[in-house]
Amino acid sequence: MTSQAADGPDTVVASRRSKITPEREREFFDAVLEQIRECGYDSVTMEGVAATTRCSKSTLYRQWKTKPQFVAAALRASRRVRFAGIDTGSLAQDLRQAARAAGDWSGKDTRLLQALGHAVTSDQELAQALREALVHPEIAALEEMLDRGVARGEVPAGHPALEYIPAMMFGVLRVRPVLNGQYADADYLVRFVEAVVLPALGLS
Amino acid sequence: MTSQAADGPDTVVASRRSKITPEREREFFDAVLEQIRECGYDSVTMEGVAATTRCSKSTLYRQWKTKPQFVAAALRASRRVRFAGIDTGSLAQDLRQAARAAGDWSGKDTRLLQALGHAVTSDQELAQALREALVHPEIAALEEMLDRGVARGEVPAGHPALEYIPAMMFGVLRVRPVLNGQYADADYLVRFVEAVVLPALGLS
DNA sequence: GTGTACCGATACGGCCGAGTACCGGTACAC
DNA sequence: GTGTACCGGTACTCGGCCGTATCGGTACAC
Repeated sequence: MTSQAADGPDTVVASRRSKITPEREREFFDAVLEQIRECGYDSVTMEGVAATTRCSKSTLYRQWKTKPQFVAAALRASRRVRFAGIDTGSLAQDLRQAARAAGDWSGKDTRLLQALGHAVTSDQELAQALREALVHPEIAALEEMLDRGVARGEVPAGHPALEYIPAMMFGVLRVRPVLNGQYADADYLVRFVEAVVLPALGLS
Repeated sequence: MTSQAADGPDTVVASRRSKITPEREREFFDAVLEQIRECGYDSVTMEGVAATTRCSKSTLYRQWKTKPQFVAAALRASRRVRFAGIDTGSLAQDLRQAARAAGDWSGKDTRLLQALGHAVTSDQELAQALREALVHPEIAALEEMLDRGVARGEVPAGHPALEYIPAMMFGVLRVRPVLNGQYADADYLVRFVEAVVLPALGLS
C-alpha cells in the first residue's frame, strides 16, 4: 500500500496536516533565534518574526501557543552537537580540537546564551530547552572525552581537576566578551587549553 | 566662613540643590538593582522603583533623564571592590581567600550580570558602567595578587597561565548556574582553586 | 468539480510602560 | 514672614506588543 509514497513533485510533501514544511519551520526558528541574538529575548516580537519570514502572526500562533513556547521549540530544534565525533586517541589532542571547534561557534552561541540570560530564570520550559540545546550536548561530549582519557590511563580516575574542566571551558568562553569586549576565538581557547587545562590535568 | 557648617539637625543636610540625601539616593539605586536581579533589565519599570521606594516617577526623572541612565548611575554607585585588601603574603592563600570572598557575593552579582547580559550589548553607557562596577575592580585586584606572587618569585614572570586566571575565576563563577542550576558557593570555588588554578600555576 | 482547511493579511481590543505636565504641600533660605 | 524650589501624587499622551478575530485566496483531497 506504499502509505508513504514518494513519487511527489519535489521530495517529502505527501500527507500532512499543516502546510508548513520542515524547511519553512526552520526559517521561523532561525529568524527568532537571530532576533534574540540581536535584540535580546524580551525585545523579540512575534510580529518581527512574522515580518522577516513573510508569514502572518496567525500562522505562528496556530502552531505555538505563546512566545516562550515558540522560542523553546526553536531552541530544541537548533540542538546540534558542535564537537561530538572528536576522538583522536589522545586527550590532549581531543581537548585542543574541542577548543578550536568551540572558538568557531563561539560568537553565535555565546550571544544567544547571553541574550537568554535572564529569561531562563523565570521560565522553566525555556531553561530546560536552552540546556538541552546548547549546554548539555557539549558538556556530555566533553565528559566522554575525559572518560576516554581516563580509560586510556592518561589521567588517573578521580583526578580533582576533572569535574571542573567543562565549567572552565564554558566559563572562559562565555565571559571573554564581558572582560574585554571580544568573543573568544579558536586561538585564544587553544592557548587556554595548553596553558591551563593540560597542566591542571598533569598532561604537559 | 564655615561654608560646610555641620551644626544641622541630623548630619549632612546643609546647602544642596536637591533634597534627595545620599541615603535616599542609595535606596533608589538598591531598589532598581534588586528589581533587575529579580525581573531582568527589560522588565524593570521606573514605576516599580518609584512604588517600592515610595517616591514619584517625577522625582526619578528629575534626577536622571532616562531609564538606562538611571540604571547606569545605580551601577556606578554600587561599585565596591569585593576582595581588595587580601594580601596574606602567599599567592596560594590569596587565591583561596579570593575564592571564598567571591563565593559569598556570587549569588547577587551573578544574577545582576546575568540579568544585564544583553542590555549591555546595545547600550554603551550601560556596558561601561557595568564593567566599572562589577568587573574591572575585581579583575584588577586579582591581577595585583598575581603580580605580587610573581614579584615574590612564587611564579615565574610570563607564566602562560597567568593571563587566564581572572577569566577562569569569573567564568566558573558565572556559568555554574547555567550548568547545574545553582550558584557557585565558597567551597566550590576554593576546591576549584586547589584542583585547577594552583596546579596550572605550578603551585601544588 | 466541489469541499475543506490552512495560509497570509489586516484590523482590533487590551494592557502596560516611558516620559511629561500639573498641582498642592512643605521645608529650607534669607 | 515671605519666597522659592523641590518633593510626592496623579493624570495624561503616546507608542508598542500580545493574542484574537475575520476574510479572501488557494492548494490539496477525493
